Amino acid sequence: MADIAYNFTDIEKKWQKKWKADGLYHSDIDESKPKFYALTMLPYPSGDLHIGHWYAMTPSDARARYMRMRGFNVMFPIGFDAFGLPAENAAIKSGVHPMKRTGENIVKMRKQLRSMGAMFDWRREMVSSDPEYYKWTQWFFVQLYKHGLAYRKMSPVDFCPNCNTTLAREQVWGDDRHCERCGTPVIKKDLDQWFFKITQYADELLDFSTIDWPDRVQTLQTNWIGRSEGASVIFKTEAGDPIEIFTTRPDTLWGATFMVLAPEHPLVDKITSPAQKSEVEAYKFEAARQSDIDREAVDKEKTGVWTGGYAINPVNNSRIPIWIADYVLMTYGTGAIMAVPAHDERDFAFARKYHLLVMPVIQPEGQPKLDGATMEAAYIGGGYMANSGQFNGTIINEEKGRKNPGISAVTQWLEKNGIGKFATSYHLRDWLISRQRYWGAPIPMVYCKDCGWNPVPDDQLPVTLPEDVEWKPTGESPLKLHPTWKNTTCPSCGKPAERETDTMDTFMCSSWYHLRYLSPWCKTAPFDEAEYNYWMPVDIYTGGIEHATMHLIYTRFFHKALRDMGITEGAEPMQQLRNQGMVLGEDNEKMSKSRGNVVSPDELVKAYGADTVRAYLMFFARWDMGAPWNSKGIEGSSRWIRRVWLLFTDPPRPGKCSIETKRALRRRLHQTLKRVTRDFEKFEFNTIVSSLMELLNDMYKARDEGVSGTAEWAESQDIYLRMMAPVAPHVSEELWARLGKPYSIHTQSWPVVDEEAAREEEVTLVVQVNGKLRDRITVPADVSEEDAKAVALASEAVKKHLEGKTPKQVVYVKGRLVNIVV
RNA sequence: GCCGAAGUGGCGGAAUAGGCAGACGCGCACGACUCAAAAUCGUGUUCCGAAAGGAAUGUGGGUUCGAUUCCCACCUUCGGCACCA
Repeated sequence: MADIAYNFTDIEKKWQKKWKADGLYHSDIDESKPKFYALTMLPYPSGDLHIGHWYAMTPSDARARYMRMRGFNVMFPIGFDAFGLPAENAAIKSGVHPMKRTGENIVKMRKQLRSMGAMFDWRREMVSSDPEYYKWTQWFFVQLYKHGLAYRKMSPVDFCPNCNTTLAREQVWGDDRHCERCGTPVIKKDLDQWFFKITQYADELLDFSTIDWPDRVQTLQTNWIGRSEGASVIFKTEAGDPIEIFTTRPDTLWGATFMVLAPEHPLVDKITSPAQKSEVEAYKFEAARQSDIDREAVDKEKTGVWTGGYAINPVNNSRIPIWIADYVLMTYGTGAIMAVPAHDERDFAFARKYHLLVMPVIQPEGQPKLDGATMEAAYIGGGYMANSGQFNGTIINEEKGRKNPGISAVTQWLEKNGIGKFATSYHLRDWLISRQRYWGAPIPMVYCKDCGWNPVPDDQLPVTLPEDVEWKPTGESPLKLHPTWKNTTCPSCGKPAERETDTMDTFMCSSWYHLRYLSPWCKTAPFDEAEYNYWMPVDIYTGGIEHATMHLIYTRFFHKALRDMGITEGAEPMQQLRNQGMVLGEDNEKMSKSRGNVVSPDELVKAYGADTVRAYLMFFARWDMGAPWNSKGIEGSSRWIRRVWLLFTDPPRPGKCSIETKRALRRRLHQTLKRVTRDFEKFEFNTIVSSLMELLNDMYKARDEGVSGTAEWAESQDIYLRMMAPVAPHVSEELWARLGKPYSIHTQSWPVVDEEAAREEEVTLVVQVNGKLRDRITVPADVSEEDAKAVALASEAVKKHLEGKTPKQVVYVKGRLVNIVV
């Protein structure tokens, strides 16, 4: 009887070994088939595959398998995002070299990934910390530099005092502005750093019209980019120095009664009068001392000081005082604003506090005339312009930007008179990529006292990491403390020079890994052109939504930049994106070691087998939503697979069975096939498994009615296993083989729906009286409207509820219901 | 404050295109098998009601013959952004 038992451990090992030996999941260029590039976000080699990885990857794998069966030449690669802080922090703690630790973790995780039985093509694996990989990461940096898209700038940057490195704006999260990785609140530091000009692509990044990405991600990215339309206007100081401001409300220019500059604004010192100097200096000092958290707290009372200087409002030549205040940020717009207290809440609060003039210039229709002296709040709605010279009476509606005709008219006038022009402004900042850490790709730049910064020539790439470094959490890159590594010669003049000792943000590495999968063996270029032309773009990208404003925006930028440098084609790297939700612990909290609620996939595989774990992860929640883990629920998936096993290994039990039984089986079979196919298309994995469970229940009943051994039974088994194969690849392969069918089930085609078989011959009509269910009647599927209504009206239950009244109206929905209205 | 998503049994979740609410699974209850337990199989399981019947998809309105589904207002939870000029 050993043969009959479902021994998942042996079965899974056996087939994994055979698939590997046969190269069943190798994908190569094949012009005879349509290609399909399925990509799942690559893991960081933490050393343990998390249930979250399984949750993300197994449905992605099932979908890739489904597409393969649909006739596509599918590539589903995997690799490791191997650079990053955890390995280096561990080195500081334990002294184990990140290279060693990462290598060991990858070996362990490869094994864990293989236990999933996924169709990864391991020949295409890439590891971002491999010099063969980061050589090209560095090469891309050089290309960006040569094309003016990488630049170095001294600027106040976010610095995590725990991770001892700078962070990109995207990596600073939450109200308290903490480090995305370790949760420590960040501080500001003035540092000379490398940036990528992602802002140059802001407008293009807002265009999602050619890609099928979830609305959620589009919204997050759109908000993150934060585009606003308005005008840039030049004010002048009394001394004649221009001060450029950005405003979304040029229609309120006539109400600008003072200006406010950020304390760091370069003109502050020049404008400040001798009498105000000490006060201004004190304020600047205080602002610099404050953390961003304090400074950017919304509810904080506005403070500021007068510089003693004046500017001229260019639209009406009025003389307005110039203040400095920390509610104006040097990092947005131009670091200077015109203040229109009558129509801006912040300016209003500031004006009232410091007794500055409030001048209403937008009058709401049909309301008493606004009076600047008595207004209790800024008026921010629409109306008509007032106190605005020739524009008086111009209608200003609530719409923003150039779509507002009143604002547009003012902007055109500004342009004609050389006062200002149409302008856009963005929240998006350039991408800061310098990291003061060791475990990353060194930035391939050399500084020479005579020649300045020069990129490392291509033939000297990669700039490899030295292995003999000391682990000290100093806030400086260990590369800087290395005695010799930084010494080199200038690529331009040949004299002694120094290397850049910062490394790159790891998001740079992950911005192009999908290109390395095309040909990780390629020595002469980042990717092989023929492979690129065949496989790109990525057809489906799956992964977590937490990367919406980080990786997913960087990789789009990267692709567009590469396109403009002539390296890639097309505007977008990934055609379709789908995000999974998160698996929480059983306590409904985020899984973490400290909470002790982590679910180990290894143990589950040991206890239930990979197929059951896969099935359960696809079944237990809506994939895009995620849900708390339920350790008991997996029993249901386990039972399902065991019941499939029992039924499919059960010898035929010949018996009498009616034609109707056979027909009913085929009907259910093909109806299920229709649903499963539709759900695979829509990434609705939970209903795929439940449909298969339902069909299995029906097959059990049909077996008891004597169907086993018939042609209809054989067809059902055949199609059942093919539908099940993407979900549970091992057990379906085993049962397929036991039925004597040709290896491998995974190279079979997806079954075709027999519409005729799926068609219902009889339907149950719902009979309602006044919209309430009163009866159900079974009629032939092709019943006529008159017949259906007649049968419904003849129903005893209906008669009872009609209580002798005559129907006012009888609604008939074909094949569904009759509703009698009285 | 702004933007977005989600609210359905004890639980996870189903419900083509506005048409049988609660599929499938977990859990629970009872039964069969067993000396017993596990496993397995069977029956039941939204609430109220003895039943007939009634109520019910966050709340309140609306559209409709008919609303979990569409519209309006609100509440709650989660995620993102936030002195952005």
